[in-house]
Amino acid sequence: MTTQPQASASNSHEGRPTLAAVAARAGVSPSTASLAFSGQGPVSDSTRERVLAAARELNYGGPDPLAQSLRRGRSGIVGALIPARIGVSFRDPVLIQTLDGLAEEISVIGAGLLLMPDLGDGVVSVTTAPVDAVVLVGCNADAIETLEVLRRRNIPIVQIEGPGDSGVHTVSVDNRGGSRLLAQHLADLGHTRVALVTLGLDRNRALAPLTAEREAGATVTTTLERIAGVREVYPNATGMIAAGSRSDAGREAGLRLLDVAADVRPTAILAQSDLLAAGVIAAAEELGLRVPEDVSVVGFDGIRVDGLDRQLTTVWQPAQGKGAAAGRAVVEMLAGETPAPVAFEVRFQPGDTTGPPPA
Amino acid sequence: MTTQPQASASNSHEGRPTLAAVAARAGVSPSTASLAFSGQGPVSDSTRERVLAAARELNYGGPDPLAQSLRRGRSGIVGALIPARIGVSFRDPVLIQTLDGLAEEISVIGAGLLLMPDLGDGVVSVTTAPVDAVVLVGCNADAIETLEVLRRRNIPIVQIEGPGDSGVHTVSVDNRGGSRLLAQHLADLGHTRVALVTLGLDRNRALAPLTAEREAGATVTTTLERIAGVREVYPNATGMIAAGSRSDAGREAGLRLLDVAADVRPTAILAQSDLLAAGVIAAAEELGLRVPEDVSVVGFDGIRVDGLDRQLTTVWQPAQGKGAAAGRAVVEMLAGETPAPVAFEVRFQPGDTTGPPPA
DNA sequence: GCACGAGGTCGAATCGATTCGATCCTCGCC
DNA sequence: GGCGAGGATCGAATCGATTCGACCTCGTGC
Repeated sequence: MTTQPQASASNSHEGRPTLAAVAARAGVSPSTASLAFSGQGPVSDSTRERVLAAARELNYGGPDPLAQSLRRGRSGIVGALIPARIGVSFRDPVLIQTLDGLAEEISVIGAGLLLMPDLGDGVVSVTTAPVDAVVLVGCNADAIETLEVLRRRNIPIVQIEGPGDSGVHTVSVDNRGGSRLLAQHLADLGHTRVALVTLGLDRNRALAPLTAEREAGATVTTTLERIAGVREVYPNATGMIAAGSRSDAGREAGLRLLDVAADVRPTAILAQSDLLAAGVIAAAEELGLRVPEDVSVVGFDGIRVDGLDRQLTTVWQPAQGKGAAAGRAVVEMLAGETPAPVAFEVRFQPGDTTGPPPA
Repeated sequence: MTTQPQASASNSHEGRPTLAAVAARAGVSPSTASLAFSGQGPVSDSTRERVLAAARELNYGGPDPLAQSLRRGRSGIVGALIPARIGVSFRDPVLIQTLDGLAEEISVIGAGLLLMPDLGDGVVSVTTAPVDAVVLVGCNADAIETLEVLRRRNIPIVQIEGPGDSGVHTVSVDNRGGSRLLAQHLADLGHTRVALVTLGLDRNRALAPLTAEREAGATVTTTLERIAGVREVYPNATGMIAAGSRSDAGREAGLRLLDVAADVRPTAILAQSDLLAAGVIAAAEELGLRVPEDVSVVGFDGIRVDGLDRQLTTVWQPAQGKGAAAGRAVVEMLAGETPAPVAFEVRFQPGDTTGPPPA
């Protein structure tokens, strides 16, 4: 018959006083106590005072959020489905800015952001997490299927950058148009031999040549749209799939594309992100090639690349704006409204990393 | 008397079937239906089948997480208090790795991570968020006071890097020892004129000289500890407070320290993070100074700095390990145990950015 | 002096599940 | 044929708050 101290702690809410206990001590009904705390109904000052005093005496920390959630039917939490584990996903500055905008916007209804990494194995957390809505941030198309549970639960879903035909409210940017602008810019300069350095096509993250076969199995629409934009100008353009979104990955891909004989070397490289472009520039310099005299490089995103002292030719996209738009959509949907789909434009941003092809 | 369609949607759980409804349709009691879903009790196959069929017919999406949370007294959510808004906090790779380790470790009990940016104005969300525990990730000391509510609620709190005397379970690294190692390394090389580039001392983020006055008002213990480690070797060391944690900030600070006459210029700079160090190196190169021939530079963290092709002399700290340790502590505390405090060692990592002072 | 109104308080239902103890039924064994 | 054991099912309490309608009381106006 030993006492079991850990039993008392196993439920963290062990000896915690309830609102009812506070009410009893203050000599009022639970309903009145609730009113006194929330400030919703008419409560005399003296009563409120008595209730608050009782709460203090009992060391009551305020109404239990769990109980409130159940009653209200809202948890005040929005889930953010991100494409990979935190350490990987958050290497992408665009993703971070998007989440920043999202968090900002849902904070107006007091909601917080729950990170849900989409690890391939049938998203367990989605099924059991108390979320009021879910936002897919840069997620693969296959993620949407796993969200059927949420659909059944009638939980609002918003996707940022994804297939437009999924029946899910979508916030998008003109990836295709932006890429076309960049490709056209290079075409106008006279480039004919261009190569791509793309972001991932699917969950598989490895440096690999961009083949028709791999494209066919792609699930990341952003990557595909940006490829399509380039192909409007350079129908046969191909290149390398980078192993990630960091500049290291861009550097590796750049080395593979540029470390060849001058007569087959591309005169311009279209990297699908600014970080990748920075890596490509590093690779070029490493090989003794000057940018843009020997090779032109363009990016995508319009972020300030930390440590890059060049002015990258790129297109700017409203990363934070995308997140904010998704956040507003969530808020509207939770209010019972039906938000209009949002499609952002991009802006061509000339820099000093492009020029005419070498003679 | 117009119908109000939006009223039906205002509560997202509007027409959603309950477990009781499913049970009724299957012709069993709610308790049996619950058992059938959770798989806890002995239920005959035929009954389970009938319940699941009924659920399918009613389009029932499974038990409501909110109700489950209330009953269980657990939400399955751990709050991560981060020092600033997402877009700012997540520029720090150490923070990201720490969160990564934390998320990984709490996922073993199926918990998710709720981001709670600590915006100065009395953390509202902390009070009302349904969290089972809270982890302070690189937060200011003043944040702890705002957590009194959680203390009253008996909610486990773990801090990563913070004042050790706060009565909160702490996961720490040997910031002081690591800095001392670096300083000693420089002293051994013969340096006498060294300067610091520190991380922020408080919420205020601006480039400024490190003065005794500013140090006195500091709230970020990590910064103070690293300063203290250096002072064990160089008692009068001073320098600049960087305006952030990106290499840009390090570059600015570096320019201010190095763009002076050679006879007063420091021969070595101790940056408090690898990112800052990369910026300092960039500043040196910009000024035509060679590293390490003209000036030595050390960092802190041991991360792979994206785009830096040098081998930085630094100390490595287990960023992910810190998060993981905090995660394990949370798990233990939720199980009613009392975890032992964790203090990590750091590891000196020699590189090619340090050498003897110029003659 | 009486009736009406408004402010303050209370009771009880409700949110949607989980779980303990009790009940019932069936099968097996003596 | 009767009795005990064990597996399946059910009832009802519980988690902790919110909220609607009812009720009471006091003040005011006619």
